[in-house]
Amino acid sequence: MTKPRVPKPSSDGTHPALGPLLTRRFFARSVHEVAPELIGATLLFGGTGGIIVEVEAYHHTDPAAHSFGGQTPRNAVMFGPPGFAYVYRSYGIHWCVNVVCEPEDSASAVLIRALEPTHGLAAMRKRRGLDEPRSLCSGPGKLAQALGITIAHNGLPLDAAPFAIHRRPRTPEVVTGPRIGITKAADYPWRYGLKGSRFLSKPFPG
DNA sequence: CTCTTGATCTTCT
DNA sequence: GAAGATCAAGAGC
Repeated sequence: MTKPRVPKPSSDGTHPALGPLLTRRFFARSVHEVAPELIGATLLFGGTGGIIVEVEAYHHTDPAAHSFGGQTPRNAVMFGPPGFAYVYRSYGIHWCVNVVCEPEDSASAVLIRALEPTHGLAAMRKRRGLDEPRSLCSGPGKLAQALGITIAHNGLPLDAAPFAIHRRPRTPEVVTGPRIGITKAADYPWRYGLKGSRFLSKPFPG
């Protein structure tokens, strides 16, 4: 039993070397390939962020996907090319961030659901009004607030500032389960998580 | 610990 | 008018 490695700042305040930037080609594949490969990658936004520990895949043929019923002003970015951010308002209150995948017009995306905070902790604590690292990014609405992502960033490319997603340095153990908070197609096991992580929005069943 | 509820935007009926 | 890819606070056990 090895615990997931937790990068800590070095004495000079820097972090362990990040993998190369993920570019459009990485995202131009099935959400069911991209989603598990995002676990362990590092998402940064303007100097804040952390290791992706939980995501969910939403394919356009999936009744739970925002794009299932066709294009609307809200979901238009999903119908564009891969490698861009789709940000939407959740329950009238929160912002949630997706990465658009697959060929253009496929309208499929991966929802980023939780991060293990590693970068810009002070800024994220201030935005969240909390100190506890476990509560900073353990949910899609929480992480958007912590990183300062809003509808103003909808449609931005993921491989250019302020966004950056770095390839994971190693292949971690990934667990799967049913998605959270949906009623349609609730039995599809399209939630992916970092095994043993303490930074998930909820534990995985089993 | 679990359960319930309010907040309040976008879309669909 | 209702539901939804959510969260935090409060009540109860």
